[in-house]
Amino acid sequence: MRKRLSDTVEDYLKMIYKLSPDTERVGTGQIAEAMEVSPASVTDMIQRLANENPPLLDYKKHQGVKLTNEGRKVALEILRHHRLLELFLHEILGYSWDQVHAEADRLEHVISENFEERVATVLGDPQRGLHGEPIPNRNLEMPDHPTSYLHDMRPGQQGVVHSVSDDDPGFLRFLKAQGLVPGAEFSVVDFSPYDNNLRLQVKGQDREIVLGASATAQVQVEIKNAD
Amino acid sequence: MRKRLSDTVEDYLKMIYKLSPDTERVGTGQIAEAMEVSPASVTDMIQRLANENPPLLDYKKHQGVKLTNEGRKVALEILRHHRLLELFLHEILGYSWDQVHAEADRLEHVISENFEERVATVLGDPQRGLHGEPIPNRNLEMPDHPTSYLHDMRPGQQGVVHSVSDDDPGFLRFLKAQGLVPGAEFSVVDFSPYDNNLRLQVKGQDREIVLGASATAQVQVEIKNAD
DNA sequence: ACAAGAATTTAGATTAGTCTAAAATATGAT
DNA sequence: ATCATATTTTAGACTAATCTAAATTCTTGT
Repeated sequence: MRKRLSDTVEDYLKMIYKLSPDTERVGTGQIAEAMEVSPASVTDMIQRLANENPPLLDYKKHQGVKLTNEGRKVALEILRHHRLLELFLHEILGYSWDQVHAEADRLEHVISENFEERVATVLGDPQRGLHGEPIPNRNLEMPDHPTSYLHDMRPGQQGVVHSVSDDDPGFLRFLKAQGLVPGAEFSVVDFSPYDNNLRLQVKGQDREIVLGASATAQVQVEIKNAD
Repeated sequence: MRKRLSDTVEDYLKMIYKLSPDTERVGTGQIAEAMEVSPASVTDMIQRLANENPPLLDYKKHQGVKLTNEGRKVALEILRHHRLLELFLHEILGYSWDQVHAEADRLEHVISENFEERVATVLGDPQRGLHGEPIPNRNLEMPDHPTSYLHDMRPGQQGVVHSVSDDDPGFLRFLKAQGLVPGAEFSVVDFSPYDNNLRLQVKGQDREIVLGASATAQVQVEIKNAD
C-alpha cells in the first residue's frame, strides 16, 4: 500500500494530468501559473515527486515533467473522486451545478475508497460528471470521450456540447443561462478572426449567442460529421 | 470572519472540549496522552492558541488550559460536523455504526457551512447522533443530556443507555452484540469491587452480561429514579 | 520545610510547503 | 554564431507541527 500523499501533492498531480493527460512534457512555468505558486516552488515539488519511490513524475532538467503510470493513477483517482462528488452533492444534497466544484475540491482528498465506492453505487456507476466530464471507472480507465474544443470550430459546423470547465461559478451560471449545457446541440453561424468570437445558434433557443475565446476554450464538443 | 484554522488546531480544541466541556482546567500531560503527542508539542500548541486573536484558550503556566468562548465555539462546530456526518454516512451511504467514526474524523474539518446545513436538513435536524451523543444545534447550543456513566452505577439501580464512545470499531461491535445500544434499558445486578466489573441484566436479553471498567467508563446513561 | 519525584516548559532540530532573489541554462533573432 | 531574453534552477529563509533532551517549577510525604 502506498504512503499517504498530501493534499498538495495530489493537487499537483491532478493539475499536471489536466495540462497533459498523456505523454507530453509540461513546463515548470506552466504548472506554476496553473497552481498559482512561484516557479521555484514547482521546481522543488516536481523534483521531490520524481524522487519518490516509485517515481510519480518523469523529470528532465529544463525540459519539464510527465506523469509516470504511478503518478497518472493518483491523478485519475482524485479526478474520479472529484467528479463523483460533484454529482453526489448535486443529486443527494441539492447543490446547484455552479456550487459543487469548491466543495468537491476539498472533499476529494479526504474520502476513503469505501466512501468512493458507496457513492458510485448510490449514483449507479455514472460515466459522466455533472458538467459532462468523463469519470474514470473503478479501474481508473478513462471512458472514450471527444477531445475537440468549441474554440476550434468554424461557421457551418454543427456539434453537441460534451463538457464544460467546472471551476468558475460565474461562468457556469452564464453557460446555463445561454442554454449551453452538456447535450445541447448547436451550429456555428459566424466567426470573427479579430477577437476569435464565435456566434452560435443553439437548438431550441430563439436568439443567437456570441462567445469570446476565453469562453469557447472551456467548452469541449463533439463535432457532427457533415452528411 | 475568522481565519481558517488547521485540522490540527481543530482537533486540539475538540479534544480539550471532550476532556472538559466547561470551565475546569485541563493539564498538558492529559492532552498529550489523549492526542498521542509529546507534552512538549502540547505546550507549544496551547501557547499558540492562547496567543491567537481572539484567544482560543485561557492558559496559565503550569496550571493547564480551559476553552474560551471562542475556542468552545470552534470545538462545538467540529463536534456538530462529526455527529451529523456519522448519521449521514449511516443513513444515506449505508455505513455500519462502527465504520462511521474514522471517515467522519477526516470529513469534519473539510465540509462547508453549506454542506453542514444541507446534511442537517436532509436528516431532519437531529438532536442525537448515531451513538446517542447530543448534537449541538445550529446556534451551537448543546441540548440537555444526562452526564452519568454506567461505571458509577451500583446493584439495584436501573438505567437507559444514552450514548457510547464512537471511536473504537471493535468496542462498538461488542456493544451491539451485547444489545447495549442507546435506548437499551437495563438494571445492575452485581458489582465486583476488586476489578470494578458490573453485571447487567439488559431488558429483552435472556443472559446477563459482565462489563469491565474500561467498557463501563465509555457508556453514558440516564439513571432511572427509584419510585 | 524541604527534598524527591512528577509535570511542564524551553531549547534546538526536523519535515513539508512555500517564498524572493540570484545564478544558470536554453531559445531564438539577426 | 552569438547575444539578449525567457525560463528554470539553486540558495537561503519562513511557518506549522512535530520530536528529544535538558531545564525548570510544582507537589507531596515525612
